[in-house]
Amino acid sequence: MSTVKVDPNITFSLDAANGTPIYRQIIQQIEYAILSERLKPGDRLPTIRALAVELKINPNTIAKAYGELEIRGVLVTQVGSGTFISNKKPEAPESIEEIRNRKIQEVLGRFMRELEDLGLGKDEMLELIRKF
Amino acid sequence: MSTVKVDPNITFSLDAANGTPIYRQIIQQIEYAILSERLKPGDRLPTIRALAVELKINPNTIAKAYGELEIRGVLVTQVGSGTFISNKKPEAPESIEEIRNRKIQEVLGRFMRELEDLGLGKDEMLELIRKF
Amino acid sequence: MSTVKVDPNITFSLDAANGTPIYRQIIQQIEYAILSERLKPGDRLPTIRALAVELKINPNTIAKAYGELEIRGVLVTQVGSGTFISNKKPEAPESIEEIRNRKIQEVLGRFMRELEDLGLGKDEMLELIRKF
Amino acid sequence: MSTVKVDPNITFSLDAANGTPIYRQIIQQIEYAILSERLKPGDRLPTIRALAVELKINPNTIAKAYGELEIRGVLVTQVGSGTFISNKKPEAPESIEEIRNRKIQEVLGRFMRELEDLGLGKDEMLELIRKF
DNA sequence: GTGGTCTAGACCACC
DNA sequence: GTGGTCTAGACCACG
Repeated sequence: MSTVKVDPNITFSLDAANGTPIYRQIIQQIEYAILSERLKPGDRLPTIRALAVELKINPNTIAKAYGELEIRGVLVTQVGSGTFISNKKPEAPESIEEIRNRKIQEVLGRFMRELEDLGLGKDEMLELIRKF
Repeated sequence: MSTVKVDPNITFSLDAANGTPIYRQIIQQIEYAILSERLKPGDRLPTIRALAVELKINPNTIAKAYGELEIRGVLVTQVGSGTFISNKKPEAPESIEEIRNRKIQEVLGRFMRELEDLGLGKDEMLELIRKF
Repeated sequence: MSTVKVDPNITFSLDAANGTPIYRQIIQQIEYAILSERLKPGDRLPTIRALAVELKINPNTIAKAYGELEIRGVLVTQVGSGTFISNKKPEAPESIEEIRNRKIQEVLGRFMRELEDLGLGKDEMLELIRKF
Repeated sequence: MSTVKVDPNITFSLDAANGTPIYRQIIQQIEYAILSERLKPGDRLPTIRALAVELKINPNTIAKAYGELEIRGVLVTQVGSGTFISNKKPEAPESIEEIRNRKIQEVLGRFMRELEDLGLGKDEMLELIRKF
């Protein structure tokens, strides 16, 4: 696992041996940074090549992540100057806050199910987080 | 019995009518090549497909051999570039309890990173779990 | 320019020296086949590898086209069995017929502007098409 | 899309979100104006700066378009007085008329293939143009 | 120096 | 066999 602070506004933590494809981890972390408003419309993302060097991965992997977010309308790219957070309105009329809460519930549900599968009760979970 | 020199450093001699499964023969021959230092940490092994063609056997058989050696930490594979001799020190066998604790830490770490990415602090996490 | 009939329902005409990226030409031709109902929800597309051989291009180029259409919800893929036209409802409540008409107007507008730029009047355009 | 009449003899219609680079759109529209004889050898083009202001784009973009046309011998610039349509003979012994006809065939071919892909027959195409 | 396109070829996961 | 992920490295287009 490597954690790299690329920018005041976004830190990438990648884990190649995680099962989740690297490009999906990048997509998720950009999306979460937008949902928590650390990244705002118009903000510039790190360049593909700079990020590839920082994260020690192939530039094409980052291009794939940026590319998917561009198709989804989350990012816009201007060749020659960089990649930016889009200010496009989403088609679904769900607010950032609503999406964020939905994501939090998803993460929480997955977490509790996995720890229950490993035989932990709620008290032990609370204890673990307190000590983390 | 067929003997095939695949590489300057390793020669495979397989005998299908031997009783010993082919994938075991491959494993043994790689291990012995390492013990005798004909293969050293960082050396690249032949690709699964190339070796399958050379040895005239099914690629899955080689994949099984490589896979087992990877589980044991003898080999590491880097998707996209090949399979290499690991430089990892052999580990002491891990107890069930140790494995469980490691899994718990993994789940916990991923959970906390994701919620942090979504802008939550530790107190909010504890509160969420309490209310769950 | 190469034209390849891949399937009873779709024919690809690619022109590498066209300026338009190959993967975009593929995307457009799949979209148009759907809009004109030669391809319907559930239909299976050619496999990436087979199409790559037919069109004499790299499989990754086709994967990129299919991938973008999958992100947009136009295609769905089932690893191990192939890539299919999605039956997902679009978010925008525009019918296939409406989209098709819009595309026709776009193509028509571009065409007439270019031929006007080349100094043709409407009568000459009609004559050209008649003779084509 | 913006359409700007810059001069009695040439009107630019640029569309930034078109895929075609802006400098190519400019080149094409100048070439087509020459092929249709709205611009003739010796005619003066708008200055780079004036055109940049009119079209609200970066002067470098226009410089690139003019520059490429100059390399091809279509334009000549006289420092201090402006940029003009060249009277140089084209190297290929193709007449203006031949080039124009070739371009018309290209545009026509692309148009008809796209509308066929959208499921239109020749009669429908003729009808569409008539009504345009 | 920015991103975009394309090729070639590796292993992986699934049926 | 299917598609998916990743690497490596080519050349191009744009500012």
